[in-house]
Parts: sequence; C-alpha cells; structure tokens
Amino acid sequence: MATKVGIREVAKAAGVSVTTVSHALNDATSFRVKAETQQLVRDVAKDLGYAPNRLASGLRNQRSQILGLVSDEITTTPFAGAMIRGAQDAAYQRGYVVMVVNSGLDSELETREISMLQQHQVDGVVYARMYHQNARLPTELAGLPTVLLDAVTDDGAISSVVPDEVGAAETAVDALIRAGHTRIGMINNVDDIPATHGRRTGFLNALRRHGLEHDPRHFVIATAHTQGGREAALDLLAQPDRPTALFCFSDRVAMGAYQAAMALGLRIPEDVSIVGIDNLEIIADALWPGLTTVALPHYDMGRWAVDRILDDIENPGTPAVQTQLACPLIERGSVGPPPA
Amino acid sequence: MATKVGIREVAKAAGVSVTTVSHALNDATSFRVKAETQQLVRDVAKDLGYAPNRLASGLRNQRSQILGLVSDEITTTPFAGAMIRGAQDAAYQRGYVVMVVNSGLDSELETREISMLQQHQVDGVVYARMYHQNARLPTELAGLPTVLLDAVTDDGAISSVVPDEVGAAETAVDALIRAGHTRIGMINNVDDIPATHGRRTGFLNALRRHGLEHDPRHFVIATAHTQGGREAALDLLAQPDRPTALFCFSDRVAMGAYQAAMALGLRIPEDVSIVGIDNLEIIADALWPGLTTVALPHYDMGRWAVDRILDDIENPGTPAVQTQLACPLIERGSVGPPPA
DNA sequence: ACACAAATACAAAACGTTTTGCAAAGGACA
DNA sequence: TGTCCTTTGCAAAACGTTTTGTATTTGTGT
Repeated sequence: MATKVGIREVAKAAGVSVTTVSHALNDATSFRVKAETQQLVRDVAKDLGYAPNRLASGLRNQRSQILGLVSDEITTTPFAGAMIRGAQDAAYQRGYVVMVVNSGLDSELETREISMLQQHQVDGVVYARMYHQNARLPTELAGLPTVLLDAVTDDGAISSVVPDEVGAAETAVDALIRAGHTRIGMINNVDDIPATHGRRTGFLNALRRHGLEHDPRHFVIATAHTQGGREAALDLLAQPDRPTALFCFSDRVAMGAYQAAMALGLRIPEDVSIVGIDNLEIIADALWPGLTTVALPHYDMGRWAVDRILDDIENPGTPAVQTQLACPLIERGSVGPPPA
Repeated sequence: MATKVGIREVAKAAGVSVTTVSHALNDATSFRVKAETQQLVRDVAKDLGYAPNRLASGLRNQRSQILGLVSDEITTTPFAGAMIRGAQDAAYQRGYVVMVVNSGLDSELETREISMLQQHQVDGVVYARMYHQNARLPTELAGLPTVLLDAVTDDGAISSVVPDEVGAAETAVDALIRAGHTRIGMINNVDDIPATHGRRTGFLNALRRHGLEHDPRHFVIATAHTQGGREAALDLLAQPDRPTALFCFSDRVAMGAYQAAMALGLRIPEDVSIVGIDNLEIIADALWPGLTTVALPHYDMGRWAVDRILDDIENPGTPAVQTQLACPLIERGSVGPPPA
C-alpha cells in the first residue's frame, strides 16, 4: 500500500520545492512558475495520484468547499431526492460537495445540525422546506451565504427559489382549454399554503384570459391526498352539468379523481379529462391512462440554489433575488376533447 | 458581529491555557485537568458559543468525522430519501456528518466524485446501489472502511446490508394464507436481479411450508411496472379457476393488478386479495382500498450501514459481515378471506 | 519544615496546505 | 566584464486544533 502522497512527495519526485508545486497546481498565481515546469509538476502529480487534502487547504484558505443542505423532510416523496441531486450536480461542477442534514420537524435538532455544519466550516447553506411555506431563517445562519429553497421570507433579505405556482396552474388549465373544454372544475387543497392560493389564482387567471366564466359549484376544496380527491371528484362529477375536465391540486388528488371516474363509469379522457400537478412519476406513469400533469422543478431549484450561493461566495454582496422557476407540462394520456 | 471564537479565545476568557481548554473539552485524556476547572472551561465555552473547527481538528487527528455516501440513483423513488435519512440520523448520533454524491450510471463521474470524497478525507463510505445487484466495489475505495448497501460482493470481503428478500416474500404470502387463501398467484419480475429470485423462492417456501401446492399457471412474469402488472393480472384473473389472491413483485405491479381487477369487475378484497412489496406510501396509501404490502427497510439499511462503518472505524479489523434486514408487513385493506 | 510524590498547567510541535517576502540565477545592456 | 533588471525558486509563517514532554504548583508524610 503506497504511502500517502502529499504535496511534498510530488515536490521531491519532480525535483522542485513544495511552493513551486503549489503554484503550479493552482494556476491562479502562476506567473511565478515557468510553463514547462508547471507541466512537469502536473504530470508528476497525476502519475503519483496526488489529490490535495482539503482539510488542510480549507484550513489555510478559510474555505472548505463544502455546502450544507438542510431539509425538513427528506422522505416520503421523491421530491427531496430530485432536489438533492440538482444541488449536488451543480456543486460538483464547481468543485464543491454537499453535506446533507435533515431534522424532520424537530427544530432543536435542526439547530444542532446546523451547528455541525458550521463546525465543518461550510461555505454556504441551502435551506429547503419541503412544504413551500413562508419560513423565517434560523438566526444561526446569519452571516453565512444562504438561499431558501421552496420557501420565501417576508422581508426578502435573502435569496429564494420556489416553483411558479400560478404559472403551473395556468399551464395545466391552458392544456385543458386548448383541448376544447369550457366547463372546467378544480379540486383545491384545504391547507393555507402558497401552493393553494397560487394554483387557485392560476386557475382563475386561465379561465378569465380565455373569457370562460367560473362556475363556483365547480370549485371544491379537499384534503390533499387521494381519498380527499376521490370524494371531491365524486361530488363534482355527480352534478347534472358536471365539468368535462378536472384540474387537480396534485397528482395524488388526481389519482382520487381517477378512482371516482371509474366508480361512476366515466372513461378518461373520453368522458372526462384530468390534469394534475407534481409529475410524481410513480403515480402519473402508473395511472391508466397516464396522467397529464405539470412538473415541479425540484431538480432545477436545487441547481439554482447552489449556483446562487456559489455566485454569492465568489462575489459577495450581490443583492438577494427571489426567483420563481417555470413548471413544464408533461403530457400523457388524460386529456382529450370534451364529450360531444 | 462577534469576532470568531476559537479555542484561544476560550482560554483567555477562562484564564487558562489552550492546552487546558482542549483537555477539558475532549474528556478522553481528562485526568490531566481538575474537575472544577473542566466545568469552568465548559461553561465559558458555552457562553462564548464556541464550536470547534473540524477542519483543524480533522487535520490534526487525521479524522474528518465525515462519511461519504455514494449512490447510483437518488431520484424517482422515495427509497433513496429514506436511506439517506437513516444514514444521516445514525451518523449524527455518533457525531458524524454525511456527504452525499450521486452519479447516475456514469461510472467515470462516479470515480471523480469518489475522489472528491477522498480529498475531503472522509473516514468511510457507504456505497449504495438502488437496484440491489451484485456489484464490485470501485478499486479507489480500497483501504477505506466501506459498506455496501442494497448490494453484495461475491467474495464477501466487505460488509453489506440488503433486504431479506425471501423473508419479505414469505411474510407477504403468509398474510394471504393466514386469511384462508389456498389458490395464490404470483406476478414476478422479468429482470435477473436478486429480488426476483429471492421473492420467488420466498413465495414457494411459504406455499410448501403450509402444504399448498403450486399451480404453475398461477405464476406469471411481467415487466416490473404498473402496466406490466395490469397485463399479467388480467391473464391471471381471467383463468377459469383464477387465484383468489395475488402476490405482486412490487407495489407498482400491485397497482396494475388493482386496475385489472377493476376492469374485470372484481372487488378488492372481497373477490380477490392483493399484496405487494415496497410499501411505497405514495401508492399503497392511495389505492382504494389501501394496499397491504411488505416494507423494504431502507431507513434501517442506511442506519445499519453507517453504524457498521463507525464500528469499523473505532475498532478496525472487525471481520466483514453480510446482513439481511427484516421486512415488516404493513397491513391496509387489500387482503380479506377468499370468496365463498 | 523538608523532601518527595502527585496533580495540574504550560509551551511547542505537528497535521498538509497556501502565500509572502527574499534570495538566487539568468539575461540584457552598457 | 560588470551592473542592473527580470525571471524563477525557496524558506518560513500561518490556518485552529491536539498532544507530548516538561515545568510548576499543591499536598503528604516524616
């Protein structure tokens, strides 16, 4: 087993001093080393399989090249996975690496975990809330480059990235309108969260923009899971002049709508069209026919967040910016023209 | 903004030397400091909000207190989330923190990412394969405490943890038998992976153990997603002496079985009972009635893996061990007695 | 009181880098 | 050939800890 190769081993092998090696490797200050020497050093380093010890360089530079990612809830949905992957991809491309902690709803635990991150001298942290709510940032994070993911602050003092909820809803409803529907129902969420309000106004916007009028009887509120969706859809579809299309708060709700349609003997999309939001592949792809839905950009939000942090690190003092990311339509088989 | 507080600030504030502070804080070597002095130092440290710089201590101790987690595929299912959470929880409890990288199927990228982890001097890595296959470990990992998660090596030279696939299948089928079923069908996966074989033998075991005979016409193979399950179940349930219960390779397959049953006008569980494997809440909870299924212990595997690594770090040379973790039955509403 | 042992605190070195201030070597011009 | 300037290489300090070897204090027994 080869003894550990550090910068001094490289220096010895190349017949130069460690200073020279350092300069050759970090070509920032590289007018101090002759081009061919630099090349030599690099070759030797590669030959020896040299890799810098980032504990040491981090200590010296006061920069760990580590980003923290604190998330409240990482399980139960694939969303967190996509977000982490986006963050990690972006970090990797810029030479950083991501430390993940998650604390559920235990905010004392969260505090301690943030402290761990700080002990490791993370250069910044993305603070992700899975349930897209207005959140206040833990005070411990003050002074550290931070961006909020899937949440916004009231004061706008810190950058944040969230899905464009109203745009998402408009996209979904537009798809229905484009297919020819004029009587469109919506099953919304009961919870008082940004998604609820955003998707409602998106729904109304789309209707208004196309000059369609909104029948309040076609707007119902349910708990945001499959069972809630089923019951709500049962209500909606049993009405005499039932809507010919349903815009559902989420894919899980949409799944309930499928069940209701099935129970009522209505075929999708021949008798009723359905569109959801989330693009939970595990559901949208599994339903029959496949569910047309609008994807939430978790991967992109993860990328955006770390890119923003790294920009801020490299160029401190950049003013905070609040971003909304677009939500693309994913077409499968659940929307068709309205029945004649 | 308070200037950064290091060990020397604490020392000055407490009126002692930095050595004393260090000894007081890491009570391992603590016969060298008087108990009350130790207490004093600790109080002062807490007052000042002192937190050690782990870059520095890691450098000195040759121990970073960081674990790497390399995963091939982190998105699309909630499994990875549960696994990460398990790993992170266990790590946190023992004072460690987890660095996550994921590389998809790009093995060259994986190599570079592992190199990043090593540059950060991770003390160990859990190498997770989401698709439970026999895997060989990247050679770069040699010499670093490592455990395989959801995969095993041929030579058994390195510790691993996987679900007890045959036990999982037995548990699922037992539930059916206990409810009184004697004609039980299985929809298995086509892919040549451990899960496929394990669940098949578990199925056969359970039948044999209860003296039930296995009707080959009640055993079908399908691609492991909803559509495959639907088609397979359609086959199975259209047979004249159709099985009264179906054991499905996965929850997604089971979802297909639901669709088939619905299409054939069979009620669940009155006309046919169904059980899956995975406990994908997003599906199992959403189906109607809820799907009885067997949970895959991803959270526990994550925990087990890091606990094993940390044991190995604290006590090097412990022989490798291959573990299978139990898979508990999660009862919902999809199994009942067979129709009269 | 004295010597000796035990208990406690301290200064300094080390971990692997980066970077600054200097010294040496090389080249050009007079 | 000598001086001066430019180019290139080196030694040493610093980042914030931990730990070893040693000095100092405190306490005990005679």
